[in-house]
Amino acid sequence: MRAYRHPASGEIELTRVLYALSDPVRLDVARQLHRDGEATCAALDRGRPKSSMSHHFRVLREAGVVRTRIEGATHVNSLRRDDLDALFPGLLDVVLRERQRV
Amino acid sequence: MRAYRHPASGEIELTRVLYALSDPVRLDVARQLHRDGEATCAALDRGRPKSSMSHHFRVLREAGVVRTRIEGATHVNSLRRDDLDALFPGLLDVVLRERQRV
DNA sequence: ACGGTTGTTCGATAACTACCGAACTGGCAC
DNA sequence: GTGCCAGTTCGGTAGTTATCGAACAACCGT
Repeated sequence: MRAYRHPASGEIELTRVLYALSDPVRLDVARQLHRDGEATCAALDRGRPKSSMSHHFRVLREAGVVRTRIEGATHVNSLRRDDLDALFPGLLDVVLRERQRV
Repeated sequence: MRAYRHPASGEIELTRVLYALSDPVRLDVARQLHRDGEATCAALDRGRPKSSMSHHFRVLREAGVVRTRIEGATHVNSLRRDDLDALFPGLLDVVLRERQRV
């Protein structure tokens, strides 16, 4: 598979980011990426079907929350920390805090 | 009309807040409330139909973003700044900043 | 080339959401 | 009470989204 299209930093829209993070599954993915740095799709599925997770990763990716790098047969995801912190300083800090009700 | 049911501070869920703010119309409402302190529904409609605005206010209210106080025939809305700042410190600060793309 | 693994795409369904006109409710002033 | 005003609720429609199985594509090791 060829590399994904990711939105450039200047194309990232706040409402899309908020929407992407407003789903418990996707918020959980973001938090795990925050904890673990990066992870493959399979490492984050929590038993959910692959097709469902693929959908959620697409939403996160197209919103600009996550970057997916292809490494052989696996897709390695990471948070776009730098871009998001620059655009929306403090947003990830509060959203990714564990221990708070989702 | 009788007073609305608002979620208690402890019932406010992050994902619902994010969802409520992920709509450009509702985000705009929140920003105007931030600027103006409080406002009636009619003052925030920007020409949209009343029934549409009523829907958006309901989403904001049930997510815990807005509190609606009934004052005679008008409904006065205000941001739940204190509750949201306590629960999700920094969230409103970044989301309500004008000048950034929605 | 084959088999196993990783993840995407397709297709279908169910649930939800936005939108708006029309009818309605409650408050206020006269 | 009559009329007006502020908002809500209802009903319907159109568009979106979540979900998941099944089929598919790409990569890797043997």
